[in-house]
Amino acid sequence: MVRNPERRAALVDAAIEVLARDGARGLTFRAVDAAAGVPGGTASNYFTSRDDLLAQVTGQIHQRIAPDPDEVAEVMAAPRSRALVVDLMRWINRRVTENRTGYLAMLELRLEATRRPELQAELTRVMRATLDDDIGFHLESGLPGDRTAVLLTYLAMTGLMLEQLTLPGVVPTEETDGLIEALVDRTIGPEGTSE
Amino acid sequence: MVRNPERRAALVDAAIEVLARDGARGLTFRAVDAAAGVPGGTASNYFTSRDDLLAQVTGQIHQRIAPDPDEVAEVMAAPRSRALVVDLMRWINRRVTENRTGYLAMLELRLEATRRPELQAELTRVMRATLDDDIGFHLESGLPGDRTAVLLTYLAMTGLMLEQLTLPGVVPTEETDGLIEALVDRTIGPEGTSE
DNA sequence: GTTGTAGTACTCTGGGCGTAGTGGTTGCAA
DNA sequence: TTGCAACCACTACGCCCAGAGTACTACAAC
Repeated sequence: MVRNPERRAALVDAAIEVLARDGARGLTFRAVDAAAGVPGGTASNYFTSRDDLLAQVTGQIHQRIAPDPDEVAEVMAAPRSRALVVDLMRWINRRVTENRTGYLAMLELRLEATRRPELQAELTRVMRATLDDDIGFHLESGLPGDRTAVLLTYLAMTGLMLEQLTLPGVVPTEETDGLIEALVDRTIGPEGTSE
Repeated sequence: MVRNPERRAALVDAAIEVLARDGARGLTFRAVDAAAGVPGGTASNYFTSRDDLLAQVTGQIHQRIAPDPDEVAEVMAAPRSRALVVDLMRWINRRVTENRTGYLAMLELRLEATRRPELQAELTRVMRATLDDDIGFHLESGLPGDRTAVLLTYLAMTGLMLEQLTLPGVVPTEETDGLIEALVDRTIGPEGTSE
């Protein structure tokens, strides 16, 4: 078992690429080798099995999806208002299209998790933690909207993400901005009257 | 090219099964043969290619997912109120767990559509039609809530579906009923004041 | 000089695919 | 009723290729 951290990370990154481009069907050691631009057989030396590879992908992908703290700070440098929440959601939505690969790979992982209990357990752990963080962040940073509002927004944004990634023609892009605004407006409800 | 309608339908059904169980990775002619309980090589005689198979799956799957008109009528035999919308959404949600296979296969198809333009076009057509129907049905049947409300509800239900199918531990089942109620309540907003 | 990793090239294996060939069934016509 | 034709189910076979693993060489670091 060879261990060169950068190379291993590069391979995992390549695996994410392959996952997004060719799906779970295309994810083979050879494909990872090719995508990483390393000689055939290399992935065999770094991962004991496909499961092992998937596990390592799981560990790395949320770093790839996770927002840049600086960017968050930039967006959050504004008074706490509904408009800010709208900005946040639009920003998240933009990140999905800009980091299409990462989010698509995540979807593939979700589907794969359906058949691999350990993967499901690990992914659930990661996603729960992320969601809890999001809720905590929202409530503690003084943004309008209660826990339920955050959850509903999360679900709707998840749905929107799925639509945009897989069948962008169903909910037209022109509508998304308006939908996000309406989403925030309605889920936060009348009591969230900051600003 | 053999054509025996029932057998062909059985094969497509088996393909849906395989798609849900083993994912796109596991969807091969041989696996379909096995799942349908027919001799190896049969699927080869019924479908010219994997693409062809996927196309026929697309055509059949929405029939499998489509609600039974009788059931709809049963649920709709109540005064037009928010509570009825909540019932409807809960009913839809229940159908997802009861017809897990169909919805999971649908998700796999969505992912596959990412790499197959014709499949994407066809799926988009189907989903758009379904969504338009849903919107039309909602507005014409006198249920409270405008077009935006329906769209937002659709998105959130899609997100909820994805969560429940792939990572049921992230949004706990105990919360879903409450979330659905809150979803309807908030998306419909104050103007939807029937009952 | 020793150790560990990159790179090359090879073989092996299995899965999947298509199809040829066979036998059975149905429908039709004489 | 018998003979014929068309069609389809089923078995079995051979081909092919992608993927995996690994032995071997080359090299760099220490």
